[in-house]
Amino acid sequence: MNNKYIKIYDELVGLIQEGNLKPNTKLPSENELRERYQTTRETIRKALHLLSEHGYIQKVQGKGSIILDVKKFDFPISGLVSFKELASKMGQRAKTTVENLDTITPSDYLKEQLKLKKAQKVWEVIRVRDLDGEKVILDKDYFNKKMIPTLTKEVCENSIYEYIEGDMGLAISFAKKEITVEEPTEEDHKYLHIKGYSNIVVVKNYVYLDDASLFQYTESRHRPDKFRFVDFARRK
Amino acid sequence: MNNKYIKIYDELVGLIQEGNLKPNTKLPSENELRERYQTTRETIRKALHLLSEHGYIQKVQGKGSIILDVKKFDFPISGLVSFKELASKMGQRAKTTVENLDTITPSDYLKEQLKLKKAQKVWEVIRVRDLDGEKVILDKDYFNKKMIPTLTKEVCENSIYEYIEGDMGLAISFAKKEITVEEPTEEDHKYLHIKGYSNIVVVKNYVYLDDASLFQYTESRHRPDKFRFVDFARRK
DNA sequence: AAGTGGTCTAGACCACGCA
DNA sequence: GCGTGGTCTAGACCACTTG
Repeated sequence: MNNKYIKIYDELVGLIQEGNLKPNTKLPSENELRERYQTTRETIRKALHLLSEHGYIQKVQGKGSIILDVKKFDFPISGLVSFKELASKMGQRAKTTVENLDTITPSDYLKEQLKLKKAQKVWEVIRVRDLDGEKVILDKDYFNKKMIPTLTKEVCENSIYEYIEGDMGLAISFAKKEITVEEPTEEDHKYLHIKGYSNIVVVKNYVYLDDASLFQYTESRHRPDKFRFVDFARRK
Repeated sequence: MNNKYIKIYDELVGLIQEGNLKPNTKLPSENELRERYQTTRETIRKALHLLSEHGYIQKVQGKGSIILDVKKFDFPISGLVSFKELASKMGQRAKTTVENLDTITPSDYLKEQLKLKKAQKVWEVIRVRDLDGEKVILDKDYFNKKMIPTLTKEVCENSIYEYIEGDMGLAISFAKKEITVEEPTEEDHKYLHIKGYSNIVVVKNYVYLDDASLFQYTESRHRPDKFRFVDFARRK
């Protein structure tokens, strides 16, 4: 990025994460930062606004910007993170298997979820996530074939997001997420090590691109003992 | 509020919610809005930034700001919403019972959660949430007594947040939330209608004030069939 | 009174989408 | 080429905290 405020944000995040700026101390004042980065206060404030939104600092009028204690979460499904990004934080303990990759004629339910009009085909990707040798997450992804013409097993084993954002140049922008708890289906039993659990945590994700077009519906089904969701929220 | 950009934000939200601005159409351009509200573009942009953060619009460079389809969620535990605010959306179907209200000497676990140093007393509030006549949520709240000297049953039956923000003038600012699934404890069985369910959804909340001080730890225990979490997230 | 963050103005230039 | 949103500047005044 060439954006000054992004650079300043990145640099400050780095300083916080490496402990050069410590939690419960204060950031340099906006005027000091303005001086240091040779820019204007509004630009500094854009960077600080990002820090605040992401939970790194709390701004207090008249006092300054307090650095928060962000213990980096070990398993955040929060926000928009792909399993690949997650897995890299977990080292060699995570693995992905592609169980199915096909174009299908969508059911009525899927048509509604993906807001499809006509008889458009969709990609169905079924993947199982392996944690410490146990199959604990079942991911079912559906894409409009119009938007993603080709998809290979290799891409699905790696990261679909990487393919879409990197290779195809599309920009994933926001998502609506819903978490509920359901009873395991036959499919869950087929693909997962359910053990004795009588519930499955279902995370439904509606993913949108930059231009506000819906392009993916995902159902992520987690064995309850391996499910954890962490979130940071500001009061509106 | 006297802030121009908040007023503009509120007005635009109103227009969207009342359907005067329709989903999948575009907002007037920033220049048009600047003209209409007799202000500068940066101020308009602050208002639009808020709309974007809250999921009302999607900005697309070169095109405009697309209004998103915000079907108002029927049961959002998302963000920071108190049960009282929720209940008002659900009409007469929701009820709260205060099962216990006391000051206690915190356990080691609680001391760690609330980051207490010495032998400070804490409030313990245990409440049961009733939905359609079934006891489905168990809320356990803990406050530092230093920060909240007095607390009454009436306040707890109504809304603790309202009391704290309205009557005491403290400002709740942000929270860290964690969702996991556990086995029901004896306490869950005691207070809730668990039926045959063998899991409980546990939402742990760490709530902070304006000045970045932690002042509340809450454990909200939901019967799985009545649990639903909806979230809107932007990619970072 | 001095220093902090919060808001607002008036203007500039750039990047992108579209006809 | 025009209109859109994205970034940045230079400066002003206000609200709040602290000594």
